[in-house]
Amino acid sequence: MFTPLAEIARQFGVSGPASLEPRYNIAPSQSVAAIRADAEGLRSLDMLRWGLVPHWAKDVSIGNRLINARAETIAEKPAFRQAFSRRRCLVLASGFYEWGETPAGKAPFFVSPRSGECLAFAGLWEQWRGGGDTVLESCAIITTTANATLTKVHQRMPAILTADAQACWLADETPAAERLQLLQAAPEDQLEVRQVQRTVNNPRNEGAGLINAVAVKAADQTHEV
DNA sequence: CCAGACGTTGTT
DNA sequence: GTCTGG
DNA sequence: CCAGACGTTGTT
DNA sequence: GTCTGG
Repeated sequence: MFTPLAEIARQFGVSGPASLEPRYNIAPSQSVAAIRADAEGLRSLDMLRWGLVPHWAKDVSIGNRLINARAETIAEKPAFRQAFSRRRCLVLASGFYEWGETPAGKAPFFVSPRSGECLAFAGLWEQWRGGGDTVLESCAIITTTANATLTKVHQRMPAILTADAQACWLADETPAAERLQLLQAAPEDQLEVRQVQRTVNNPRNEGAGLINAVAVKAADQTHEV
């Protein structure tokens, strides 16, 4: 069994939870690995619920809808703009699934970096206080226009950040206009796309054995964006 | 003023 | 058909 | 996104 | 909490 933490620690310069289970089929409302930076710029790795629950929410159900945020409107949308200015994060995944048309009908594809490194999606996070001492931390993944490699399959894709862009995205002092500039599609040659079994994306299927076409070696991956 | 949304994707 | 949950 | 439910009364 | 629509 894989222990991706050492690799993540090396790639992103963080320490984190004692263990990180490999995941193959993460759905909204489930935990994803994310990196945040404090006021001094010190990074930490935490598990956040995928699906943003704003601080004013009456219950968590709104998070089922706020799973993605469009880069084009993130600075204005009431549900996202505060997080955009103050609570940015990186959502980590070894790849992501996307559904596209094939001659045989709709099928899922697995998108991952050729380098085999972990991807960092641009994300936003929020803290929500429920009844009593309940504190829920959640996140949304930012989407942007698909690059040439992916557009055959899907019109949109998560905003993937290079190492330089990651630091810039997390830094408090980066101006808003510059932050928006970072949310571009990944360069063409860095991602590979492979068709995989339809068992992917059924929330009931999580085990690696169910997805023979996908050999995941790093941490978490999201399904769909 | 109060009520209700606060979001994206994809499809027609 | 449409909404909710994962 | 896809999968799966789509409902109430009453009881624990 | 804050904005939009009625």
